[in-house]
Formats: sequence, C-alpha cells, structure tokens
Amino acid sequence: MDDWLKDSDEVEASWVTVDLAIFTLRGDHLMVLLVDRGVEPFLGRPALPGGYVQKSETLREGALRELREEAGIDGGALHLEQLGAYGDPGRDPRGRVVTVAYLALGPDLPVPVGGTDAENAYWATVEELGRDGTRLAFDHSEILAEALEEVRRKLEYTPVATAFCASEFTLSELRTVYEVVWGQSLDPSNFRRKVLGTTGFVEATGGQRMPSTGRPAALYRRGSAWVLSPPLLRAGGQPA
Amino acid sequence: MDDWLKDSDEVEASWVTVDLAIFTLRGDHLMVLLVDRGVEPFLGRPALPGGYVQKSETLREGALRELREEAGIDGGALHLEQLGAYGDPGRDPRGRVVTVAYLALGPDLPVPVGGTDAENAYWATVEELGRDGTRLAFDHSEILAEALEEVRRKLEYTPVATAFCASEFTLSELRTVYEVVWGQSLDPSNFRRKVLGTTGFVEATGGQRMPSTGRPAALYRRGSAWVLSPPLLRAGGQPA
DNA sequence: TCAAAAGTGTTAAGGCTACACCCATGA
DNA sequence: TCATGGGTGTAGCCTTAACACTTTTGA
Repeated sequence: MDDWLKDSDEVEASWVTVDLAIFTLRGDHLMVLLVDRGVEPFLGRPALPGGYVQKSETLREGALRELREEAGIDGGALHLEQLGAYGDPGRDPRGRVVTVAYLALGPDLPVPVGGTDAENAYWATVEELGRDGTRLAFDHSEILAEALEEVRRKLEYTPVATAFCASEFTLSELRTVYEVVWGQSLDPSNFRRKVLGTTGFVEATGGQRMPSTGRPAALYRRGSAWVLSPPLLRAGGQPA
Repeated sequence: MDDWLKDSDEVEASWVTVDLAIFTLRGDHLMVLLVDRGVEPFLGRPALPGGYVQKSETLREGALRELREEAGIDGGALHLEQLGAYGDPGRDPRGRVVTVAYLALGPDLPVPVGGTDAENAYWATVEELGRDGTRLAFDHSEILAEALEEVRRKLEYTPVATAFCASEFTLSELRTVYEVVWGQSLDPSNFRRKVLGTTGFVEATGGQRMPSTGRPAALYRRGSAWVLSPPLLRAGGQPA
C-alpha cells in the first residue's frame, strides 16, 4: 500500500476482522455460537467466531466466509446484518485490530461439525452466559450484549423473528420466538391478530401441520414487509 | 505490527478512517456538512468530512477529532453515534480503506470558519442534494442515505430530536424538528400531549420565551429517558 | 381589537388487553 | 370423552386524530 495515503505520522495501518454473533433457537432457549480460543491471546477463553477480512472480499462476504469456515453454516439462508465496528486501541493486545461485528440469525441451526475451524465451536445458552457472568475474549462480551439488545429491538419493528423459523412455520412457532427472545409470555389470540393484521408480515401457504396433540395449525411463510407498522411493542416498556 | 498476526496470505493491512454525517437544522431545512475534496481521488467532488484514525485513539475519539479539525465543531455537546463500517474493496481507488461512519446531530451549528481543513466545508440542504442527484465522493452518497434514514427512524423511538435544539427549547421548536426531518406537518396540540405524556422525554425548566408574535411559550430541557415508550410514530407507515 | 402562537377540551374512531368460548385432532 | 393446542368473539379500556376553543402576548 502506498505510503502517501496517510496524512500524518500518527496514522498506522490496522488489521480488520469480522466477528459473528450467531443466534438460534433450540427448544425454549436462545443460543449463541461460541468458539474456545486455541491460540493466544485469551487462550482457552470462549469467543465469538470470526477472523481476518481478506484482500478482495467485502466485509459482508468475509462474514459469510467465516460463517462457513468457523461455524460450518451456509449463510445464504440466514439473516445477516452488520452491527458496528469496534476498534479501541487496547481491545487486542497484539496491536490495532478493528473488528466489524455481524449479527446472524437462523432456525434451529445444527451443532457445528469438525471442519477446519468449526470443531471447537458450540452453542451456549444466552441466559446461562448472563447468569454465570462468563467473560468472553477481547471485547466480545460487549459485542454480544449489543447484539442481544439489537435482536430484541428488531423483533419489535421488523419481521426478523421469521429468521428464527423454518421457511414454513405456524403462528405458535413465531410466537415462541418472541416469547423466548423477550423472556415474556404473550397472549396467543392477540398475537395472532396482531401478526395477521400487519400487512406483509406473513402470508398463508395453505398447508397445515399437526402438532403433537391438538388441532392442526395453518402454515405461513414470511411476507414482503421490511418494517412492521405498527410495530409489535414489548409490554412494560422502559422505566424513565 | 507482527507478521504472525495474519493467518493467510490473502490477508492485508487496511487503512481505517472515520467519516461524519453531521446534520443540523437551519431555518426550515435539514442541512448536512460537506467538504469539497482538495486532492485526488474525487478531486473537487463534495464528500463527507472525515480522516484517518490515529494510533492511540478510539474510533469515537477519532470522530470527535475530525469534527473539530474538519468542521470546527466541539463535539462535546453533540449527539454522536456510530452508523456502521463500510469496507468494500473497490470503494477507494488507492487501496483497502475501511471507513467507520458516524452520525452527529447539533443545534443550528455555525458556518465552519477557515481553520486547518474546515475552510472549504459548507452546509448543504439535504432536500436539494436529493433533488439534483449530486453524487458524493467514494460511497458517501450511500452513507448519507443511511444516515438520513437512521435519523428519521431514531426520532420515532428515542429523544434524539432534542439534539437539534438548544439546551432549552419550546415545544414548537421541538415539533419543528420533527416536521423538517420527517417532511410532514404535525398537529401542535396532539404533539404536545404526546411529548408531555411520554415520561422522561422533556422536563419543564420553569422559564418562558417570547415568540416574535403570540403568547409566550414554556421552556423545556431534555429529560432522562433513552428510549420513548410508546414511540412517536410517523403517520402513514410503510406500504407492504 | 386584531393577528399569531401557546395551550386546553372534546369527541368519535380505532386499537389493545383480557378472557370466554368454540374447533379439530389423537389418544 | 378428554386433553391439548388452534382459532374466533367480545366488552371495556385506552390512545389517537381532528378540530373547536380559550389564553396571552405585541402591534
């Protein structure tokens, strides 16, 4: 890279990485994919999967590649969005490393199998991580916290909740997504009305699915809306 | 920087910059600060102010420094938030440059005076930029578009609108912020009720201000809330 | 006393919550 | 026929939009 690029001796080159906060729903738990670090720094500590951005790829392509390499997941079907950049000088003891954090959501993703890097990846329940206060490597605990809050907020005013469901899903499944992510139970009948009353949120496929017991449920797929208006608001709101 | 940092020959070091989308309100217009580029690439083209992140500063500190150097603005009082990272390989013809975009909002900011870099900075009305289809340097048009949408959305569910007002303001002034940024007029009496009914949005100072004509208006300052619940929703919403 | 802006009141329409109730299925 | 989850109906409450109306000032 040419030296005339920089405009001051105070400027230095940086390494740029992508880190992924990958969430899925397993049963009644929100899970995040972690990797136990095999090298220094933070050897042995859990971390978000990630790695260096390569020469000719966009940041998003880098995120998709890491998703494949570190998690064994094909990101094509997933919801993938950028969270933000983290670049405090001290965040990596090796030097200036700016990381771009991505948020990925998928439906009941498989346990990572031993590929190149994915062998020591595993799903951890978000709830438990919060309870036992596990500190992740680098500033990954903060990234995870912001990712979580982003997911919770986005459920309100976008249809991302469908990203946690398979391509066809019942309204109960969709409601479970909200209940697990928000940690509160919702009235099934009111939820149904809100969702069906929001144009573009979901559309009926015509199919049905048998539950283990009870009446068969209609199947839906994601609709065309990008934003929900009006939004589905969490009860309670926030205290002043 | 140590070479063992990278894990593949496909990895290269990058330059990291911060770019600023600085908005203010002047009269009935939303303005954004632009700089005409004095060097290649994109010589002469308007661009968002920005520059290289220095060795020992955080990304946010870099944004504050550029705010001072390129715009002559003390960022201490401003609302400053990160928008995201832009790092497509081709976005800068000189090589790999990842930029972290920041959004800054301030009340009726002064015209930049000739400091070091601020002399060719100027305020442009957002409306006009959109109308005449001006292309900014690099990918700054996209960054600006995303910044605008972020401002419009944030007005709904956070009290950021107060960032466009002085430390004390009338409800009419606050309403004007919404009207200009959203490009729609709002009913004064309903707006008043919504704002005063949202706990923590504003608090009365006890003072009053005389308008050019008419009854004096009570003064308010920003309250303690970070989020508005319920949000102030834009009319219309989005079509499916 | 008039214009202009601040601020209050009112009413009708629509949304939301809570809960009662009916439906379809497997066991 | 019972248990279970799917799905509909509804009464009361609350919010909202629209707009009429009062208040306070300077000219």
